[in-house]
Amino acid sequence: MPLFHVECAQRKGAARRFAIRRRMPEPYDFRAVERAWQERWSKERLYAASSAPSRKYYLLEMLPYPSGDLHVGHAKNYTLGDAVARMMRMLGHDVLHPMGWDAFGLPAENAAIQRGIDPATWTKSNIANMKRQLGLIGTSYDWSREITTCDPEYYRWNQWIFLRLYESGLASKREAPVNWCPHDRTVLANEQVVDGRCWRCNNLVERRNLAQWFLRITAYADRLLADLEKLGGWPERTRAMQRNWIGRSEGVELSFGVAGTDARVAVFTTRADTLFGVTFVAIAPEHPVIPTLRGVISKKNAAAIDAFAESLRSKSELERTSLMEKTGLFTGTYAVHPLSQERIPIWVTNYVLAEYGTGAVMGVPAHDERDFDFAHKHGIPIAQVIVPHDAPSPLPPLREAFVEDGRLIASDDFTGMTSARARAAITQRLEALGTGRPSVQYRLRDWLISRQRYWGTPIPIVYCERCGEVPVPDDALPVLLPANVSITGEGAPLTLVPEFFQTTCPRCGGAARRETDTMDTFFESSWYYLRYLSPRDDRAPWNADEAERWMNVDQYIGGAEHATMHLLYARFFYKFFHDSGWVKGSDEPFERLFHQGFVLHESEKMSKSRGNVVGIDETAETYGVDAMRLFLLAVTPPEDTSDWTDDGITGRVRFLNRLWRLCQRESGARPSDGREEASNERALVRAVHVAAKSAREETLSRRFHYNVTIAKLDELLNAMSDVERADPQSPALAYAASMLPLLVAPFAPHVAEELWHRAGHDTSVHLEPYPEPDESLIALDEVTLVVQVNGKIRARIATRPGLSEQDALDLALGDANVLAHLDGAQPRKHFYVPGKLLNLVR
RNA sequence: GGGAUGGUGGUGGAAUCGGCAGACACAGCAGACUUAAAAUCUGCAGUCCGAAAGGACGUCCGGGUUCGAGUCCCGGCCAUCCCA
Repeated sequence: MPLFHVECAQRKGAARRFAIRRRMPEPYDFRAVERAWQERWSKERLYAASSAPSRKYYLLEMLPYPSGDLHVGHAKNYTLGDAVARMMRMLGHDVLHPMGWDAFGLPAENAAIQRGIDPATWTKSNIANMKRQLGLIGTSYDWSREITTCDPEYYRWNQWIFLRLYESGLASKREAPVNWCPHDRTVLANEQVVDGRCWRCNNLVERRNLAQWFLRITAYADRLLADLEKLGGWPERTRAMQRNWIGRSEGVELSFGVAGTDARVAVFTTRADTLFGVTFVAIAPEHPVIPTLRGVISKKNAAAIDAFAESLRSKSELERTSLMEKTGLFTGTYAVHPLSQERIPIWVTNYVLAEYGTGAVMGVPAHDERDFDFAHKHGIPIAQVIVPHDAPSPLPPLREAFVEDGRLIASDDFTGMTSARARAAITQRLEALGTGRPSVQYRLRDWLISRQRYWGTPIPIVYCERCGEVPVPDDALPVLLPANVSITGEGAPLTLVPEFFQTTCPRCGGAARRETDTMDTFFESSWYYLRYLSPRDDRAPWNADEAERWMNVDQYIGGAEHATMHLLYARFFYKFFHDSGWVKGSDEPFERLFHQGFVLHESEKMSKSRGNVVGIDETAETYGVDAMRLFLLAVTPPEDTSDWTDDGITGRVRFLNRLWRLCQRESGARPSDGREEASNERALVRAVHVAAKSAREETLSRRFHYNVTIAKLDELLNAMSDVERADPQSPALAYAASMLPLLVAPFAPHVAEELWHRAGHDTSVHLEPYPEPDESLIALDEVTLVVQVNGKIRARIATRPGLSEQDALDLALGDANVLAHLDGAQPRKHFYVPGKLLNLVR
């Protein structure tokens, strides 16, 4: 039922209430209105997506981690998504707007350790609270499609996808030095190490050699890079970050012989032109050639190398490559230059990493900064082989590495060539000799998904003494995560649960042990957008027909912090699905991407430790949800960082109160037909259409600058006040009042619905079409002609629109100030922007 | 060092195509209403000169293109993010 008689704020006394009522209509009681409509919308399932969309629009917001409480920063993201969803619905699209929970992960486990709460219980109560809060801020999700990634019915399909990756050779277990966080006691993917520290707890990451599960995302490196070009609907910033992250470099892989052995040491370089400047070869202390070197070096050298390797064993990549001083040790043996056949000393160093590239680099001190430092420190010769094109003669001694391209010197028969030409020629020569070939190297590493954690998807593999590594068959899925596991923070929890890991081999029936690692939670967020399409399907992770109907995601909204991890993994998965024939059409999942900005408070990020969190519940109680939504949309363009201020939101509270009063006025006037006589009435009708046009264009252009639209709505209210003062019975006023609920519906859905029903409508305003802007009503009937003399404004003349060039000229030359600045002369030239501007050039 | 994005009043921002810089809002000031305050309503408001009319300057700095530049080009400075 419509809320026809909302009581005003109960706190105030009855006498006061009557006094207010006599003077003006009831004040806007946002608390009662907002609560009542939220209940009714949810009962009527207003926002369920169509089962047979004709103009589909898949709008997706990144699924949140259920951390407990939403603050106004989260609300900014969801308010934007909701405004877009509501606009698109009112513009006649079949909108799919689902929501779910990225429910596995560390914080639940940490809560278990610190407070003894079961991770499942903790997660579920957080989800319940956050779902309530999403309802509180008036969002229009289709909750019938809700997914929760820690439900067996969801993670079962994680395991299913893992098995398909396994069969394709894209998932495999191997021993490798990995990033180990000593605080969280787990390994981290490369993407989760930020400046050498754990992305969650900020502790320095160590290196350990462990057998771990990897996904071979590197097999897709070239396509992930090349297809960034297809993503025109993505911010350039994000594409650039992915380009950097994938880090393609073209060069040569070549090898040096090792004197006195048959061994060869391979190196990769993008600077083959500097090959004659090589004065040492640097290898990682873990390099596989070292055992071979033992045969030709002294016992003392061998022992020194072992000690050096031992000292670096647990040092992180960051420490070795950046924090520590560059150190090294001459092995006592020599490499043989592939072209000059010279003997080049082989050094073991801390700054070359075994798992990067080939684990060895050619040292060219004259043309590489790191090599220069290293050579300088260890008395290694520096041989300059590239000079600038304008190099003086004789050459001054090098004070620092010359890293740019130039012309070759002292390089055998390549001397005199430019760097670019020499790179090609030297590569060709190496290829002919069989000691090198063109090669492309990527910075991207394989994605490490093993976690020694409880609260994640169990990896569906068992280890059988007889059969070895055996995948769990599809019909035995899901491998359930056991309940009631004691979580102490010591070691991997599942290794302490024999009921879980003791099993039988699916192949031979013999005794076997389950994998006790769980998956990185980015696994489930790499494909969840497909699960929304058929969330209860128990035969497949998603229904192919539904995928064909709804994919791709038309608009994805989420934070820029996911530019490399989530967004790269999701692209990788989708390409795999596409290659497997499970999805059709484009092999990119997200057509358009929008990063909303942060909300700061007191110029700092909101955090519990700073004590500056602005919660949703308090804000809804104090100012109301519509005011909060309007503020978040109005304060900045959505992609910018905004600052939460109590002053700022009072402007939106005022807006709602004015809106309420202006639409609730008792006036006998019938709404006009938009053809008004008085100029302030025409201006008011115009303001209605300008606002409608702005909302429509901000949505369809995908710029989403609703801050501008809301400014137009402010102007509309100002225009209403103007007319009201002149003629409270104006039909134009009644017209504007009838349009406003429709205009504000996507932004302030509650007040819009209440006003709509009070105006006598029975159905929801949110199912109505958005007002169609009429250009003829937007056109001005009086325009200002700006007259410039030599580009400086000398007059503004009010005139009719559609003025001809000659009329404009006549008008301008009748203006005293214009004539004064022309100083008696006739303009030599003039430029006319019809109806706007005339520039006279003397 | 490389890449991306940005820099406009006291503040957030507007100007979407090269054509009136500062819409709209916050904060401020003045007035109306009120015993008073709050709320509300009305008005003022880039800087400088001027009584005013009007003029000069003005979108980080310096150049350039153009009849005309916040917008395009070149160089620099600063900020944020990503990669080294």
